Amino acid sequence: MRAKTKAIPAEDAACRILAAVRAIPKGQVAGYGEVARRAGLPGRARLVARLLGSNDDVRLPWHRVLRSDGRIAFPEGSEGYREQSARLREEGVVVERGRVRGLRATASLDDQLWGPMAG
DNA sequence: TTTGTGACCTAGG
DNA sequence: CCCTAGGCCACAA
Repeated sequence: MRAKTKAIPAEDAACRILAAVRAIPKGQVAGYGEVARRAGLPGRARLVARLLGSNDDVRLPWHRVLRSDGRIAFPEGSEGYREQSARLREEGVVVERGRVRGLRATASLDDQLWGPMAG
């Protein structure tokens, strides 16, 4: 067996991830890694990102998925960035400086010092 | 085959 | 806030 042990077939993984994304309630958000965990695929945030990128389902609420620190994953000013911000605001989510508040509480001492004011 | 890339993450400094 | 290090992995060169 030269192949590595792939616990979960790609097809199932994709299915679970999409389900996890669809399960995010309107007006709420989740990080890529968090979605992966909910899908039973811890550590596979990149797969989530890749799936959203290649997704073609218009009903999929991809805009509710952010980076773990609450920031939008697209480069600032890009089309995806604006699109996602707009969609989130339409659901009542507060997006400011490309980031959603309240996703991750400041953890490290360093982060507390460099909090919202210092930026 | 190896290397580089990317809508990423966590733990640290 | 800025960085580095290591993990993750499908995909294209």
